[in-house]
Amino acid sequence: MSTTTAGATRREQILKEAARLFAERGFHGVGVDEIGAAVGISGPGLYRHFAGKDAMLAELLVGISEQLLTGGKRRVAEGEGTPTELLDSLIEGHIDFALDDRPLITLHDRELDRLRDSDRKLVRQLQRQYVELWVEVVRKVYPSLSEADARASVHSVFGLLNSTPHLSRPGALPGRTAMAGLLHRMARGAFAAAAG
Amino acid sequence: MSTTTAGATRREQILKEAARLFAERGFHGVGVDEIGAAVGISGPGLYRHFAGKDAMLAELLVGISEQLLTGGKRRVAEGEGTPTELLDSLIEGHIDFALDDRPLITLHDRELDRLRDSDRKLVRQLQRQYVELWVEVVRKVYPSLSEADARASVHSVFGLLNSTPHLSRPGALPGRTAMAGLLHRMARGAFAAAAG
DNA sequence: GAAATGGGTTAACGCTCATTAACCGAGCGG
DNA sequence: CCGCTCGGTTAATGAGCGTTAACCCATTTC
Repeated sequence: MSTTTAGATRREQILKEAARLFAERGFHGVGVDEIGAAVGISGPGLYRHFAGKDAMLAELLVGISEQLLTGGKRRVAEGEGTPTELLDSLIEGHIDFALDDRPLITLHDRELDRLRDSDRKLVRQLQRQYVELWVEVVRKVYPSLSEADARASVHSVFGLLNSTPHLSRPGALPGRTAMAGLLHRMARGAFAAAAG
Repeated sequence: MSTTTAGATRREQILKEAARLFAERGFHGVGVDEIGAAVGISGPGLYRHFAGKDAMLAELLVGISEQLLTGGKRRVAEGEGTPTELLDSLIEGHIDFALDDRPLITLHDRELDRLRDSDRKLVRQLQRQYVELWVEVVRKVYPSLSEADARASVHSVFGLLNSTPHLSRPGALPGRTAMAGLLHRMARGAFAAAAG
C-alpha cells in the first residue's frame, strides 16, 4: 500500500486523469489504453482498480453529484445569516467547484447518458436534490418568483456558472479570483433580474 | 435534382434526425444504422447523401455557426437603435435559436472536438467572430467593462442562454414565451451586474 | 522460506461499427 | 427500347476497442 504519503493513491490518480480525458474528448472518444498511459501503466492494468470503463465514469459522476449536494446541504445547515447571504454562499461554493474541478463539471452535464440505468438514476436524483436546495433558497430571497420560474432560473444560472470550463483558451480570461467575482456578480444579477 | 419544391429534401431530413440523435446520445454514441432508421432508410444508404458520419456532423456544426454569425451580423447591420436595443436584439435572436433548435445548440458546444482539423478550425473561427460581435456591443452598452471581462461575461451569458436544452423534462418549465422572457431578463441582468 | 496477494505485463478474443462492394429497380432522355 | 443515373438494398470487410486470459514479479505474512 504505502501511499499514505500525500493522497494520490493509484485509484485517485486514475480517476483524475480519466476525468480530464473524458472531459476533453468524450467518454467514447478515449480508450482505456490512453487512460492507462496517462498514469504510467498500460491498458488492461486498469482492471486491477476498476471493474471497467463504465465504472470509472460512474464513480466520477456520482462523486461530483454527492460533493455538490453535501456541500450545498452543509452550507444550508450552517447558514446563520439571511437568505441572501445563504444564496451567496451557495453561489460561492458552486463557483469554487466550477473553477477548481473543471473536468468534473464538464462531465457532469455532458456524459450523464453513458451511465448504466441504476447509476444514471442515482446521479439524476442527487442533481435534482441539489437543484431543489437552490430553488428553496432562491424563493426565500425572491418570493415573487413562481416555482417554475425559480427552477428555470436556477438551471440557467448553473449554465452560466458552468460555462467557464468550456473556454479552452486560458489566456484571454480574467484571473481566477477576478473570474470568481465576475461570475458571482452575474449570478446574483441574473436571479435579481429573473424576479424582475 | 428537383427538390426546389418545399424544403424537406432527404438530405435535410437526415441532418435533422442526425442532429437530434447526436444531441441525445453523443456523436460516438449513435450509429449510422440508427440515423438511417430514423429517416426510413437503412444503414449505408446514407452514403448516397453524405461522404460519411463525420461529414454530417461537420455540416451541422458549420451550419449552426454560420447561422448564428450571419443572424448576429444582420442585426448589427440593421441596427438603427441604441446599443442597448441592439444588445436586446442579439439576445432575442440567440434565445430564439436556443429554444427552437435545441439539438443544434447542444451539439454546438458539445461535439466540436469530433471534427476534422480543418472543419474544427472553421467552426471555431465562426464562433469567435460571433463572440466578438457580442463583445463589441456589450462594451458599447457597458463601457466600464474591460475587454477580458466583457468576453468572459459574453461566454457566461451564452452558457445561461444555452442551458435550456439540457433540461430534459419538458413539464416543469415555463412555456416557450415565458421562458424566452425569463431568459432575456436574466441575460440583461447578468450583463448589468457584470459591469457592476 | 513457502505461500498468498497486489499490481503489473502482453497476447488473444469478440463485438461493434463505419465504410465499401456488389447488386438492383425505377424513371427518364434520346 | 436502351442505357444512364438516382437512391436504395444486403453482404462483406476491416479497424478499433473493451475485456479477459495467462503469466510474472515483489512484497508481505505465517
